[in-house]
Amino acid sequence: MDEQVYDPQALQDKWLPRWERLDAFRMGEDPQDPRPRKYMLDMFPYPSGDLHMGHGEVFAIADVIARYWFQKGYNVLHPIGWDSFGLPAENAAIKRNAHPAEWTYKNIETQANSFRRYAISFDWTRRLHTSDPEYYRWNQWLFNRFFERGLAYRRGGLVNWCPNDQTVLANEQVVAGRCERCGAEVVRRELTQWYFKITDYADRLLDDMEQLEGGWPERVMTMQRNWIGRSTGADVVFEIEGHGPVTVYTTRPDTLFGATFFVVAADAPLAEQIVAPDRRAALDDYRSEVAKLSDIERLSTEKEKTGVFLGVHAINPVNGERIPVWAADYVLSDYGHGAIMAVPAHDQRDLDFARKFGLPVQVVLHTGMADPGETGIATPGEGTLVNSGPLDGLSKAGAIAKIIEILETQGKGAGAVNYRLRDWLLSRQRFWGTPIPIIHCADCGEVPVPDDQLPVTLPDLRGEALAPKGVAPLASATDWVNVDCPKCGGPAKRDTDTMDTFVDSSWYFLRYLDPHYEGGPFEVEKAKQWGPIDQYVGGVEHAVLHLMYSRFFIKVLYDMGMVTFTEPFMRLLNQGQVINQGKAMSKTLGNGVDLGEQIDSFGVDAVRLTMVFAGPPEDDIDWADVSPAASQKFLARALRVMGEVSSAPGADFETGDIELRKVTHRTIDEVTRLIDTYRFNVAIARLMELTTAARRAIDSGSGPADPAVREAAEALAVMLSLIAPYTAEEGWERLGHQATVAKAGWPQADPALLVQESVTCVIQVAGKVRDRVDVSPDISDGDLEALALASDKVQAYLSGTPRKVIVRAPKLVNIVP
RNA sequence: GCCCCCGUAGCCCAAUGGCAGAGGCAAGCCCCUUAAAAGGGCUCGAGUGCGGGUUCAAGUCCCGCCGGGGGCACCA
Repeated sequence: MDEQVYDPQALQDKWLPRWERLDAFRMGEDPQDPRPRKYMLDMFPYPSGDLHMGHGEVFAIADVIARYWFQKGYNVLHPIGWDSFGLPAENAAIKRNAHPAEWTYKNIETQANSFRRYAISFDWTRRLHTSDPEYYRWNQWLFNRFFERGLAYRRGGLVNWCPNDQTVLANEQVVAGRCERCGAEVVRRELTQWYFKITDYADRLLDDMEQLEGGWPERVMTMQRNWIGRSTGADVVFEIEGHGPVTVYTTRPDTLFGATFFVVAADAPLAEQIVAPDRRAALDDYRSEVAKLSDIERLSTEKEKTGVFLGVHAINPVNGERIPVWAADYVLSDYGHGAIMAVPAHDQRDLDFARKFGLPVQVVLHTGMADPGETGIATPGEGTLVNSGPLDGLSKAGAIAKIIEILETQGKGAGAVNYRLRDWLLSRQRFWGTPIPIIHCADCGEVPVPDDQLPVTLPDLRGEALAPKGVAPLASATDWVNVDCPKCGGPAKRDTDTMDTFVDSSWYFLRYLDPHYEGGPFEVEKAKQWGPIDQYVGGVEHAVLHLMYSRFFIKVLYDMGMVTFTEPFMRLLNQGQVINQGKAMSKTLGNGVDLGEQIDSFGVDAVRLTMVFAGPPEDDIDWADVSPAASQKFLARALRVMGEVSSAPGADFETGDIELRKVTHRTIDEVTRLIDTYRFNVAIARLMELTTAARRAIDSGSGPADPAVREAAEALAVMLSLIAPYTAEEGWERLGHQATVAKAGWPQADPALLVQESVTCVIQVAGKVRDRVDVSPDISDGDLEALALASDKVQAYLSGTPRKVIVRAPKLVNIVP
């Protein structure tokens, strides 16, 4: 190899095959292995074509941490796999009249090759693909366990339907009324679907977040808290005349005396049950009107309140007042009890409705604000209860406690908790996913496929057979669908839905421990050793999707006794996006940057370095603001320094130039701290300085034969190996060492070389710098103060005795005249 | 509308309440070279979005604005 020019392609061609032979990143399997374990997990990719710039960033960042752990001597698990079920494969298959597996596995190979070239420190022996029957078999096994525990169930109800993808979606997959995948407007449909009972775990999902404090970004936890949306209040029973008791949920039972009307969700069955005969036509009209609205229109806060009087009245349980019952779409049928008591004085939504339809406003809480009936502004805050019988004079909190007590003794209500979180709708009417292992039998009902008959593999459908026709594609595979009931042996049919692919990703990190294990989804003993994950790295787009589902799965597995921890990911790092010219890369904008092309132009190391050096890992990287060419220059410079060292390996560093040695050890010390705190960009800046210092020593200092230069270059090689493995490996070889630098061991800073024999102390008068003196780092406050006051430059600004002297030895003295 | 984060040289970014600049890009200059490229070196540059406050001392803490980004938004 030509040592004069930096040729990244040649470095890659040289080292990649050697590394493959060394296989340095295998997890240690020996349970007696004394090394402490570390588990690094990158969010596994979906195989849509080749790796893109976003992958380039996230894997580069995670690899710095993983390689750091390897250098520090941990037993590291850093696996890779593919989230390979999903719609794009299916759509591609329809278009090309092919099988989704062809497209999927071809892309996986492409990405795997790119990962190898990108030099990520994976243990390739743990590779898995969720679309392999040996993987999804365990989705089905887990489904059976959930089913046994009553955590998987089937029910009818209004669901979100994506007309473009022709499937239902979970609540989490609907963003502002649109399909999270394709952006199509979601419509509501009445369908019978499978659900996971995640709501049973709402409290634990919320309360266990305590364990993640400090380890997860605050905003992700906020999003999850909002999503779960726990609220406390009371259930209150109103009697509806001519119908019977109806319960409502309220967070403000203290305002019960201010309820002036009652609203049921227009789409709730209750509305048609209670409507007066002469109002039925009006309700039907209103309901069809509401049904026409999209979610986006319905949820708009700009929209005026609508509703219809149902011709019946409800009786307020505490004062016997008759209040009219309305139906409206601002009340949701699937939250609380689908009906509310309306207190317009203290709730803006109710007030808007009251003003629209001329309903009375009754103030029951003095807040010091103007009358809501006059201003149209509800007063939801604190205050003193009025017009409320036994509650009068109480505070809001006092009244809430008191009214709950009253309701409970009268049997008219009780304290209650509600959640925004809904159960996880998991069935999908598409092909390329895990078949739900249920057989429907006319006599036995829903019968799980026995574990020993798993996996239920997908039938061989391709091309046109996969095209959406409003029913699940699996329904057309009649040979597959028609089976004998496992219970009674009679004729029965398989469930034709497949599972949401978020099921696949909810537990994949446990499968990595032994991806071919046949005794269960994972080996319980290994999960005990390796879980939970020490560091998870991935995009923030999964804040309430994958991350919530995984947390739920782990809690269920914990209850099953299969894992010993209740949270899967102890630390979470959300890397930023790679953008270009201030905007997300997109085909329509034509501002896309291709990772492969960047690598071809600048080399793997320069691209990785650029990703990590651009800024803090959470920040977006604007590719227009960074310079992979400059990264390449630095790497070339570093490699030249390493190549110019002329002392022999093993040279005694102690005999080297002390000043350079101090720089080296200070750098080691700082870089260690910076990597520990994930400030990689700053760490790289320190490595650049070390490189410059070594360069100077070679050119105009102690020369290339000085052992201190070797010490600096060797430290540089090891530290640089986290970011630029090819360059570091080549430099390591030129320094006379055997591969691989990745396992050379993290350098140790010698504390003796970190102490300074003098530091510059700043002397301020009234906060302005007036003098500097070189002092010993362990000078006493008293000595330093005396020294400062003795300065002529300082004295020039003083007249008489200073009022105050602040001494911060050894760095600063501030004299207040 | 509510909540959170961020505003430091032309640009990207550093700075446990203690000298505003570590590093990089760009710009300019010098050395090396027959020349260019590559390489080596030097220089330039902001008083920290605006206005108050706390403090001996504020980029850092507090309050109010302005600008940018994100989250939530009929969940009773």
